[in-house]
Amino acid sequence: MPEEIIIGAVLTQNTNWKNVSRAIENLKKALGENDILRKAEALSTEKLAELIRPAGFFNLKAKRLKALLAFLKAYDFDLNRLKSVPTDALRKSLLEVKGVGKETADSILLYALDKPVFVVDSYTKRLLKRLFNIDLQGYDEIKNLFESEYPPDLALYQELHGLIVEHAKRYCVKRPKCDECPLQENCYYASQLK
DNA sequence: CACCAGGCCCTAT
DNA sequence: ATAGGGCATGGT
Repeated sequence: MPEEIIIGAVLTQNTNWKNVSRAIENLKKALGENDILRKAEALSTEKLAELIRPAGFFNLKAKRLKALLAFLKAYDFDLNRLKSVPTDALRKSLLEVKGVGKETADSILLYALDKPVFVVDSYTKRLLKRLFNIDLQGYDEIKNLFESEYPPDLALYQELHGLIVEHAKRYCVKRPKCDECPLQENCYYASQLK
């Protein structure tokens, strides 16, 4: 559900998905399934904060969510209208919303608005560092690296990001499980362990 | 008990 | 420019 993804993109900032889904359940229970963006925007920041409490940082995120919803209101919460905006311009607009940074913006673009942009997250950075010893600090530097290597295909970018997260989560944890990792033969970090 | 989780903004050097 | 602090819940 694209609407839930937009909300979830803000709620998941530095937070695990399990807590986020609880928060979203609260919202759905309180507001119903349809037109959730419009209804959420109409709530007070305090009420919103109460509902999203399980997601953590709830006061902060309530403000950020409200700011994003106010932006969407200018499009009458019509995601098809948003999609008709050129990707670059849309990304810029999203980044002007207070509380929406690059990862949040790109997650919305890729998973809610069907734009083939590469999403960089902490897992991506960790994987690049572990696997190839590539230590890029700049977000856009990493994004451009992937986008220059892969054709702009929506399904490809969605799957690629998903696979990166899945792999990094499973194997590139704090205490790396390199011995179980299917990529260990090609991994810089694993080779350093011995 | 300590540490972590799919960031972002603000402030102080 | 960039490092550091704050934001907060729930799981391991």
